[in-house]
Amino acid sequence: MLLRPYQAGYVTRTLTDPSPEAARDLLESGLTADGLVTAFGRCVVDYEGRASSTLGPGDRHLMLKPDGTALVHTNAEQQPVNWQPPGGEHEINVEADRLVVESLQSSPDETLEVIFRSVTHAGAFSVADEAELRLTGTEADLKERILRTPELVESDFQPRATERQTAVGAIDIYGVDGDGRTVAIELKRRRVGPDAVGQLKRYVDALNRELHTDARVRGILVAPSITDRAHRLLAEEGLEFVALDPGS
Amino acid sequence: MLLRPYQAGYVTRTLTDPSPEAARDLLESGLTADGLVTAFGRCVVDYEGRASSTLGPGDRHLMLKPDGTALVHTNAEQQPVNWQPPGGEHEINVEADRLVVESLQSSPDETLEVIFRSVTHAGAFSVADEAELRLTGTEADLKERILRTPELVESDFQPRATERQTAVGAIDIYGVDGDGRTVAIELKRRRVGPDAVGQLKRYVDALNRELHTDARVRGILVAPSITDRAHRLLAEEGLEFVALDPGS
DNA sequence: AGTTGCATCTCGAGC
DNA sequence: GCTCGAGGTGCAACT
Repeated sequence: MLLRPYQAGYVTRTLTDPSPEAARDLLESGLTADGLVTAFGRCVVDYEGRASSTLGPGDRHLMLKPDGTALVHTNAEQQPVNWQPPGGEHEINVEADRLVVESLQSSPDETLEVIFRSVTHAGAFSVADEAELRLTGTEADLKERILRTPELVESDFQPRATERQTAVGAIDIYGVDGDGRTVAIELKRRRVGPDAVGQLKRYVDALNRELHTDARVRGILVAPSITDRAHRLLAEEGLEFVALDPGS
Repeated sequence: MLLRPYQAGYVTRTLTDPSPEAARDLLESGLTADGLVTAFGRCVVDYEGRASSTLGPGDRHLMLKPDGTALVHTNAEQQPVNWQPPGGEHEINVEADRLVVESLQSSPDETLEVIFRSVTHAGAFSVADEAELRLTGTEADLKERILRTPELVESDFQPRATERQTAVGAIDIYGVDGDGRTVAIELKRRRVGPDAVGQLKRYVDALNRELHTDARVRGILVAPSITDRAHRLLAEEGLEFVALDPGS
């Protein structure tokens, strides 16, 4: 079946108002060929696993990926209304003249079942995608910025380690200030709330226990901004805040 | 254009290897009719907003929703490689014979641009979906379970309030034990780590400050299970753990 | 609009 | 495999 000159990654097949069997065959062959497949129609969805859910009849878009991912989308919201994470297997069958898609996971044991009353579209898309996403403005960028220019935190700050381990987790940047006091820095790429203060507090407490020096460890939260409540909590705990963006 | 007897929510139109103009028209009309639309083909993606990203040429599946959501999927992973949250607008154009989709958001200012070199599929799906998801096994279920049967936490525990406010956030369940001591309970629907211990600690500290009674407030973490490190931290802080599932 | 915390969070890195 | 924390987290509830 040579529809057009072969070009890697350019095979697309779709069916409109397919029979359940035709839809099944297309989805199966698409997944077997390591492609992404889709179906649209009226369906019910049941999920059982880490939690349980049921979803009554409605029109939804189903996407299956060869890595076991399943996504059920309606016409609103960014998040799928139901899903299955990658790692499992898809089973596509016709039962009582209805297309039935099951996505199965083990550890944790989870099943997602989509039963179609009607299918108005089925598609199979082979994907060639070598490109990698290049993302900037992350916490890692903020870290590099500080390591490059430590005085952005405060003059005479000297980083000594990153990801320094404590009994309760790793400290983003560990160093000493101009007076030789130990400093623990927690980085956030965006505005922080009370949770980030609690996180820094945990690390500072752990360091104070582990180092058992006289001088208390300083804790500095570095982020673009901080909420009022978090700032009050921070002050109460004797911690500090420095405003800094991940950019440039 | 009456293709088949009208049935609400059953209108599906797709094109294979459409011209950029035909794809644009289909996507635009689908969105205008409050439908979900899709396109597949070789494209590059650029994002600028809370962070910045670029994605080189590759075959991807684009889904646009009438609420402004945009999702770019490859053939692996549950999460889209690029996206736009709901709330913005889509602009669909043909530039230099290429389909160009821009999804724009304000506050925060964000742009997602998908430029197709080729389009092998375009689809428009009208969606009728009245059903609501029914989900069980959530933290709310765990809360109700405890309020119904407080002795699951410990005999003679008496809940007095839920979501009781403190200066640092709300306590899931607030009550008293058999000795009349104040108890703060933090609930988690799944296995907990150090972050949950820190959260409970914050609330207990706040209560001890605010109540300034002689008797220390008890803090109990209720979850299906707890990691080793979190359990050690919990003990160090004088807090307690009770194993309990959200189920039944 | 801003804040806060849950989520079937997902994902990657480290162990 | 588990643990831990980041994420352009998304999302609802509440102020």
